[in-house]
Amino acid sequence: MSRDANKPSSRPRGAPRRGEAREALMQAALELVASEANFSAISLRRIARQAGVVPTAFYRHFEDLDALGLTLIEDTFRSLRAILRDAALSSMPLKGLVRYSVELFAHYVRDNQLLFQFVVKERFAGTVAMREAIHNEIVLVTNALAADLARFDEFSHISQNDLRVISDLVVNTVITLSERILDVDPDNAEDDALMLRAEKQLRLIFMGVGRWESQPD
Amino acid sequence: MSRDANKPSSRPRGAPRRGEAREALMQAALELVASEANFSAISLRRIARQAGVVPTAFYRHFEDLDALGLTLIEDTFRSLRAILRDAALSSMPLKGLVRYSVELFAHYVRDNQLLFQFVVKERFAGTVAMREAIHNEIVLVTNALAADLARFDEFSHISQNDLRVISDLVVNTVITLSERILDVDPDNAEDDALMLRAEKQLRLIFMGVGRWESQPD
DNA sequence: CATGAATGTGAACACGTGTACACTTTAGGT
DNA sequence: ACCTAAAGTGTACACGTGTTCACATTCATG
Repeated sequence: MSRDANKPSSRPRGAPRRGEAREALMQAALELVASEANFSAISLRRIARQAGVVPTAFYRHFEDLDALGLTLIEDTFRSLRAILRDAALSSMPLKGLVRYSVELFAHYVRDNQLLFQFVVKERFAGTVAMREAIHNEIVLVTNALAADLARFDEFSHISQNDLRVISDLVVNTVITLSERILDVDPDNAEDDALMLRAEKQLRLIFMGVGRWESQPD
Repeated sequence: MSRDANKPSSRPRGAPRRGEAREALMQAALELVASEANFSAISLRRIARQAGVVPTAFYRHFEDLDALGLTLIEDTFRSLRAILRDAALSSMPLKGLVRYSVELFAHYVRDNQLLFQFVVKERFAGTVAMREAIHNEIVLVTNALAADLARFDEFSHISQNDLRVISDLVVNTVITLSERILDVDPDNAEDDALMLRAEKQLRLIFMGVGRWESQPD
């Protein structure tokens, strides 16, 4: 949520509460995408209507629909990166890390349901620009994870390359978890089972790491 | 490809070459989805135009767009199940199985690029009906894999439940591989790297299995 | 051959769409 | 208090849309 101005100093000139309608448009897009198939299935006019704004007002805030979508994606990952940074996973023992991480992440996905639903849908079905944006962000997360893992003794025998391969597998597993959490009825207790499954899968992966032997690069 | 009549005996009455335009429509839809964002972004009229058919003719073959989509999904998985059945993975030693399976699958995805691209895009961005159809098919594949794995000695100490958890992880990894193969330039040699990565990830998982201890159910 | 169902066709409809344009209102910096 | 750029509004246009209907064609089967 907390939509602060991107760069408080860059406010061009007049710029009153440069937001208001902009926020409304973004929120409207999220709501519509959540209740329809995906972003390309909803029109500029419908978004404006849902936001309680006249269609032409849209152009005051976004170049076109694509720009809106890209903004939503940016927002999602900006906020996600903040969470992951603050979590400071690397200061924990590997032991409880898995359970903790899964719970943290699941919680976060739930709290930002609409944003994540949007990203999940557009990851493959979006415009080229949107797909690329999402892909790049995921790569960043994967790299960060690899760097974090490198700090653990349990990974000291793993090559740089293999660290990335492992991180990739972990990230994919977590992505799958969030896709599933979003598919489930929100007030359904069923996601405990989903979390347990993901937890098991991650533990399994880390068990494999113990026996893994990296070829020297 | 090989589109044989669903049930040769159920041909209603007259029914000349009941296909022709139907095939053209399906192919047209695949081509358009491959070159655009996704299925909901293309119109009935555009599909008809691409198929060289008048718009109204569409209704002679499909109730609506959703029906077309569901047919494409069915086709994809019917054909995929056939491949997996014929592969008879369970008659191989676990040793070379991973490399063989990955290569087989990658090949198959390449050969049916358009169909898989369609499924990947609609898995999360499609209609409820389409999403459910795809999900159910994936569950079937996962179950089949679990049953296959159960036959190996290496998995004799794994509980029924954990077998499904492991199969799920494997299937997700393979799905991710195919998503990536489709995103890559077709005549690019880069997918060798993708296959190698997936192979490593699968081997890692199987290493974990060796140390895994199932709780009794 | 004749029949009738499956298939193909073209005109027409009411409607939603993106966007351009000229205009009014708002509100912060001077 | 003024000025000015940002934000908001209503009208208008050309166009693509899904679907209907009545009619023409095809062709396996009786």
